[in-house]
Amino acid sequence: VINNHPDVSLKTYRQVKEVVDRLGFQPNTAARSLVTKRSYTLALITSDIAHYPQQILAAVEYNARQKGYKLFVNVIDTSSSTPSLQDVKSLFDLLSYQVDGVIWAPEDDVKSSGFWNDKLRELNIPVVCISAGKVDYLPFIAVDNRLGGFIATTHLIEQGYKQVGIITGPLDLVPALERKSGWQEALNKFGEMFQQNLIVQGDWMAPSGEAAMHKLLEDFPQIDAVFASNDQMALGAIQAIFQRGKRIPEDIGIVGFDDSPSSAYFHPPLTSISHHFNELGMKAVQGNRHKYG
Amino acid sequence: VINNHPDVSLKTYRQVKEVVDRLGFQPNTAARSLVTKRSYTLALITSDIAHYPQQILAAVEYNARQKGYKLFVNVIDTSSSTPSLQDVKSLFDLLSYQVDGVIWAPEDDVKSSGFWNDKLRELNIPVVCISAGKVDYLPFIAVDNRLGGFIATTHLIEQGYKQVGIITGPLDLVPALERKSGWQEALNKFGEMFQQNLIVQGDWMAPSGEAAMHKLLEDFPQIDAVFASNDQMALGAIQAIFQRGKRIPEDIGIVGFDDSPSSAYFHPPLTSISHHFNELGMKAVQGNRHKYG
DNA sequence: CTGAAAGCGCTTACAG
DNA sequence: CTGAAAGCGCTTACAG
Repeated sequence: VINNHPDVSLKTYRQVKEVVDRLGFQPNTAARSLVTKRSYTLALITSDIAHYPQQILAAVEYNARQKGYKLFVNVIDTSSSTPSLQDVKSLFDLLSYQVDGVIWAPEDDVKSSGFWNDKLRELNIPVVCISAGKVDYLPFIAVDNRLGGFIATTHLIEQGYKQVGIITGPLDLVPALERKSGWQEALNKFGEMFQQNLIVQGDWMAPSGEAAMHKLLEDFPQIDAVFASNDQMALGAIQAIFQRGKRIPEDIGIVGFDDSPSSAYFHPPLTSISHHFNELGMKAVQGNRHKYG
Repeated sequence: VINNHPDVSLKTYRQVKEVVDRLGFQPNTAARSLVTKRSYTLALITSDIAHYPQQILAAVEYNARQKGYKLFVNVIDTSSSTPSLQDVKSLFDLLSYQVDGVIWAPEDDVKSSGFWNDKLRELNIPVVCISAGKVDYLPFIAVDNRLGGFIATTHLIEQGYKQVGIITGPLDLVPALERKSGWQEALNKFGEMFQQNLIVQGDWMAPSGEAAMHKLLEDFPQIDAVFASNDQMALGAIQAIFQRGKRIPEDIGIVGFDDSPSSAYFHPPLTSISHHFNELGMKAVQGNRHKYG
């Protein structure tokens, strides 16, 4: 075979060829894992891949790969309170692959989380849960929403803003509450003069962010900054600010929160607090018991 | 064991328990696939999970699961023209799991695509490529960007807009070109009176969409609608439209294109053309030879 | 129709 | 240190 890829350096090509040749006798992992009792695979189980933060997925995949693990990705529906038979089958089916560990990454609105937590706990393989808060009886890695809210708010305060409001998520959800706590904590820490009542609740969606911002500006004309608890609501808030003829960041400062990598493309570019996803993925793969339930 | 999950119906609980019990003797897929020569796994290989359209990932996972396959997800770096040894190893390592099929989903800006296409072609397992256009010597499923552009533009024309411009992506990329072709096709089909030169190029990012929209509005004051070739640029364009005191959709109509599920949350809600992701995922899993290279 | 045996491709403990 | 043998947990073809 000749190197017919001019874009590939000869050195790399030779190395690659050597690997391929060496693996020409195609090892069979099934046979290997049959005797070693290890599969060198990890399973990422999540509840909705289309909405689950991509960065977490990417970080888990990256770290698994770095450690030499292959990654299964499997979705199970947790939105209904009754787990489906199909999902249970799907899970056990996956486990029959002798996966070496499970990374359990449910969304927050999980109704049947108790069921799945228990099921996963009964397995005799390592399980790590990536969550927004404390998880009972299961090792978990918590995305630190409180710290995020604290950092976001601190960022605004340090830029000199004096009246920092918040647009929260639905306050029956842990991440929304935690982000709000972080906001409050920052206000307390940096000055007692900050008003603590500049709060409007949203529902994570952009339109609610817009409505919330309008309300904040009406109820508290003195407001000069806002921490939007996620980027979508920040987007809506930006619209509201524009609609009222105010400028960013001269008149109103705004900080968003995580989730989408696209936030960097917002205009005006949105300062957004991001989680330490890579660290999170690394811990999940290592199965480190970061915090206990 | 008692059903201590009040949220789970007794019937479901019993069914689940039966499955668990039946699987109590824990089948071992490694042993099975050793003799059957099948692993009942599929591998999704992509170039950057954090930027790769989530819906495609979700659709592939969903359809794989429906067909009883487990899904490996593996990222390889294709952005550099020289494939890394690590990536080649990673790929062959994965194949040693005897995967039953590979779904090869590179991003458009792949520099070493030729290398990887060839490598994958040499394998004696089914490979399907999900791509933006034609792929040589490999079965592929093409996202129909041209049709998308056609539909988007038609949508605007049918709403009565008379001067439909376009903000394109980088025109050296196939998807950008195809979307533009679709736009042109629609203009031709629906009326010769449409101006064909209302074109400004962007770079997929929001700021370029904003700049492009400003330029369109300056160069062609008669413009009353625009097809933004992706949602990020549409976002930027919306900003520009607002900044000039124009209203959407009264003064200017706008349609975006695909990619993010978040586009529905834009404000004003962005009409956005989406791909038929589920169909795409299904075809990829079926290994259907939708089109040939 | 039932059940014991052979064998998939590896790893590992053990004999030489 | 080297090499043949045993065995991982299944499926399948074959003997009874």
